Amino acid sequence: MNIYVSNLAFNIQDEELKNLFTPFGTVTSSKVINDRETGRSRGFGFVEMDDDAAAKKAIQQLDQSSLDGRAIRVSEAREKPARSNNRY
DNA sequence: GTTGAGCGTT
Repeated sequence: MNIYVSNLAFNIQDEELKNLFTPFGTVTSSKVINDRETGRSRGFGFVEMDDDAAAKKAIQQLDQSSLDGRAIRVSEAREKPARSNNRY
């Protein structure tokens, strides 16, 4: 499941998200979106977990939780248009 | 040494 994490501190990195979601389940991939031009952090990122149940549980546990002094917002990420193994 | 609504560079 793809998880959208926002309201992050500017010093948070992708490894921070991985360390935050790892105890809840297996983190397949974690990435914090930084500014592509300036390279500075944008304050939000995405976390992908193998177990969707653990992901939902992690969302409920980590949403509005205090991280680096700021309450982060965790929710399910939107689905990007993918034409892989999906059937209409 | 800066800032603060949002859904990503593959």
